[in-house]
Amino acid sequence: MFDKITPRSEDYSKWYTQVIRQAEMADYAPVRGCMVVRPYGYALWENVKEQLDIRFKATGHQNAAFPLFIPMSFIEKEAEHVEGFKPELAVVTHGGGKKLEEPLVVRPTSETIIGYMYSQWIQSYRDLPVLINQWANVVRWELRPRLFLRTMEFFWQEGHTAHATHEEAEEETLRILDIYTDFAVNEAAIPVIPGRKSDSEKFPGALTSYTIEAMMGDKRALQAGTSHDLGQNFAKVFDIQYLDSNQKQQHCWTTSWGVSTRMIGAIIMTHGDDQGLVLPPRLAPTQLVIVPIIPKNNDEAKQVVTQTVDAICETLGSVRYHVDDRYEYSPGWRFNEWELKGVPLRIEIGPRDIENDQVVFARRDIPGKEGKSFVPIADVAETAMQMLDSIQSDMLKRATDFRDANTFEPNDYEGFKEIVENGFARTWWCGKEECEDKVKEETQATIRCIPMEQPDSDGTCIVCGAEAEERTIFARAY
RNA sequence: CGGGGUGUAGCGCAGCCCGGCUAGCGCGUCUGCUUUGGGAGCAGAAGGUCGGAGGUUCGAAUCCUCUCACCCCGACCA
Repeated sequence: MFDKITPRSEDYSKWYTQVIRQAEMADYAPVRGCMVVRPYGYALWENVKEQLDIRFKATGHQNAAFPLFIPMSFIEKEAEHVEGFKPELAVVTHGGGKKLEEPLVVRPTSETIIGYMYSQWIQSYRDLPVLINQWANVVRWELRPRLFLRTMEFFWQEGHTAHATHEEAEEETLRILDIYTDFAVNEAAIPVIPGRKSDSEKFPGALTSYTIEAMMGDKRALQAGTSHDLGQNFAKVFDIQYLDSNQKQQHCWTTSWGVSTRMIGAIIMTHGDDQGLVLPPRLAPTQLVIVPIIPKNNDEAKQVVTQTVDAICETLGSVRYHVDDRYEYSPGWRFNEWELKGVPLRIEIGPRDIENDQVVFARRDIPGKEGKSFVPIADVAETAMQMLDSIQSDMLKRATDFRDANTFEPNDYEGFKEIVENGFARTWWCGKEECEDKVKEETQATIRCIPMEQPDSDGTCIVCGAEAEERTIFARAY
């Protein structure tokens, strides 16, 4: 079970899978392409959910639940939407032993069925905006699944809103992009680049798609969340209309946005090292693990250790801690186990420490002796809280430095090709799809996003040399 | 769907090319004793329709035919 983990440099995707399975985050299900999220992985997901949910509620959104099944005809209403999703639909053709009149699609996303309901609910400008989110599972028949990053069934939240004007819908789309960015940076310690998708990469049926893009430990890009301005596309095909204050019928402007369990994959690949997971303290299911070390056949020493541990626990307040008193496992074994699981902070406490009225702190983000320090027993709680804070901010800094150190601005197309082999290329693009296609064909890299933050100057397209107004991020992506 | 690969104990594998006694090994599990400051040691034990079906043969994990499943690489994708 505790085989050595393959180093990242040797085989990154092997490392990724091994870490997930050995840390008991998830396991393969007996159905191809599906995974089982195990309690430890789910606990992390619950913390992700909680932090996002707080932000949604704070901006006026409410949760609701829509059906898992969607009539096939709904999916077919919006032309681009069908084209985008048709190849990956799971379709129910039989129910109760009989062939269905109309096949039901297991939702791949819920714009259509929610749009249909909105058309029933919305009559007047006074009904707007409608701001609803759902936490749900969806199914997409993926050809090449990968734990957390791309599974046939995955868990996510999907927000769906309807507004009176395009301006309001755009505002909403960007507000959510800000929420996603704030969550990724401040909770997950993942430095993301918020930006706009190119037309070829946008959501099927959207006017404009926005994204947060992150760099993983192998320097490939991962789309960690998306927010779409759907314009009136879905409102028109589902008749989502309202009467405005001038007594004129108007189509609504809708948005949709989502973050999925892929975020877990992003956390793993942003922070993990060759010992296993490294979880950001703010999201870690267990923030602090205490490993008591006791000599055998010495009840007195054992009692002193356990009493001291108990006393320390009383002072820990809101810290999410766990005492690992599985004495049948050696201390070294337990250290390794918690490192594999990415617990941010570990306290080791044995008779030798108690003699000196101290404990050993070990930071997960700084492996080996470097990350160890002695702390007086009286200061444990305060030090633990400070250290969790600094681990959180150091993790963000380390990930930001890594990304910046692997982001380059090419001088010419040859240089560009080299860069996207192994990092992000930040460069100018004229906006023509043929340049985008050429890059994809020759390098497998795609436009990850056109960052919201743009320099004042203009430039020339890295591919064709034409004048370009927007600087974009190109990279190979998951 | 194209290319490659794997199914043998809970997990990871060897054995197959070249058929032959009771199908092995490592990890894990169970029991006992000794151990506990970086993945403990010794001794003992349990655990198998060799993915499935059919065939060849005195004899099949091994050869043949069919079949199922999964994994990896590509096209699609949050």
